[in-house]
Amino acid sequence: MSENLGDLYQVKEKMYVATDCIIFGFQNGKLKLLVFKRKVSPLEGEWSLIGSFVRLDEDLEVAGKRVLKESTGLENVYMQQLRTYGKKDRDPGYRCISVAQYALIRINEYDEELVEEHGAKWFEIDQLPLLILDHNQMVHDALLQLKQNARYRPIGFELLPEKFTIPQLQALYEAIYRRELDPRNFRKKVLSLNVLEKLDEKDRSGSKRGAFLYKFNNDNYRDLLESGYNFEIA
Amino acid sequence: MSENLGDLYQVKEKMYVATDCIIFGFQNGKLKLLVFKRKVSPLEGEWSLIGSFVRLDEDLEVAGKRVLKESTGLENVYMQQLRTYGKKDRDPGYRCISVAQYALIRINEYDEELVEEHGAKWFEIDQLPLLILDHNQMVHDALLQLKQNARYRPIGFELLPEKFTIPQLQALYEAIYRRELDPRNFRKKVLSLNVLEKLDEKDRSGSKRGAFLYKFNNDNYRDLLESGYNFEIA
DNA sequence: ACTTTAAATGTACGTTGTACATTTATTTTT
DNA sequence: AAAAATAAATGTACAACGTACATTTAAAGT
Repeated sequence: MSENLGDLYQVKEKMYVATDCIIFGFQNGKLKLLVFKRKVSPLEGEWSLIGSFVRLDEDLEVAGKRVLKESTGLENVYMQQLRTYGKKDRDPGYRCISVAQYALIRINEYDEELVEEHGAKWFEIDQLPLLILDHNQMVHDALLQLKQNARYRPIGFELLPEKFTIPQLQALYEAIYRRELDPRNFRKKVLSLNVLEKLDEKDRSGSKRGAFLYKFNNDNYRDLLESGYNFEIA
Repeated sequence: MSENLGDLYQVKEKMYVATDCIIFGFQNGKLKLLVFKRKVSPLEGEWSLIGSFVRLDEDLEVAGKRVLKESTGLENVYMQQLRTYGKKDRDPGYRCISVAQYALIRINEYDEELVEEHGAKWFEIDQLPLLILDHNQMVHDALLQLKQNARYRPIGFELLPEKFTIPQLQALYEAIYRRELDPRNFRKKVLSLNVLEKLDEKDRSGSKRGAFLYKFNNDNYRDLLESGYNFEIA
């Protein structure tokens, strides 16, 4: 009964529908969030997630991708709906619900100029400022879902560059789970999944010896799923 | 930037916001869904989830509970947001997004008369009729989430009567996971969690010998969580 | 007394998680 | 040229857990 046509006796009122983006990145072993300084009144100068109203002729997901592109310049980014925030008084102005969507981006790929234009800043996840409205709640919920999803789906890889080392991957998981992992067990576990492809290059930024680079092999991942075995890290 | 006040240059258009309820129940070893026959045109007579527009002065969750109460008579029911469906053309009438929420109810508790008034019917999960709009998709997604959630949270218990037998609990999990479980291993596993309280009564509906009734002990469940151990079934 | 039904119980084995210390490759310093 | 410093890479033993599997038991019906 959700469709509106002909529901003559139902209370039928329109409201504003917004979407807000929780943009995660990973850099220097830290999980980060892209936050924006509001340029318009009210709450001008306050920190906020980036968002927009959803247009009448626009799919919800399309609206999320549009917001992301406008603010970071990025397309083809991993994005997923989190949930919808719909307390009647969540926005002190008109009634407005917001569909929160979170994105995982490779920080090195993003358009720095564009981001600066928007008054944006990367904050470490545990040094976030106070955000407007229920945006801190959204981030909190997104972190929880990221934790749950990263365990059984290879979404962590969306946050790393295409080529990455195993210690980098471990640092990412440590940042997501907020606990230390044993390097020997971690390596054994991820390699046992057979979804990493070892390259002949090394990354020397982390140590004198250097660590071998790997890339995620999507075909092998599909094989893993089809074989019935679980992808499960940490 | 989701709030509308003062966003002078943003496109700002209102739309309809509905909520649809995916109502699960469990009876005779089968997982079931409560489906409604539409009483109004268009699509009159078609099967549909039950839903409503969200009112301007109404929280999203409140709208879901209202719909549930109006259609089943039940209050204090487990209910959880699934996700929001927002394709621009999902509803052939006006632009309308729908926040899907799913509920788990004890079939024996619900108000049968009220349900009949609404032209409602319980369908077994794998004998669902064609539903209007994207409602079959919603059910599909809800089933997936139910599977995932039931594994780590004791939401399965919301579908059983307060007192239940271990074979009943096993049948529920078998229905959710759509596979058979070994009775010995299942019993061992659930009892090891220490969240079931054995009663002195038996249920004789299932066999001549009868099976002992248990109830879920919420305090023990909290202890389990705090002790850091995982609730994990099947 | 015998049959029928589903409930209840235990064990052995394989797999996986976990704890833990040393060696290696390379650069930088002396 | 040698030594020091750094993080990467590797293996093993034990505990915990999942899994496969067959028999006995309580009660009702004949």
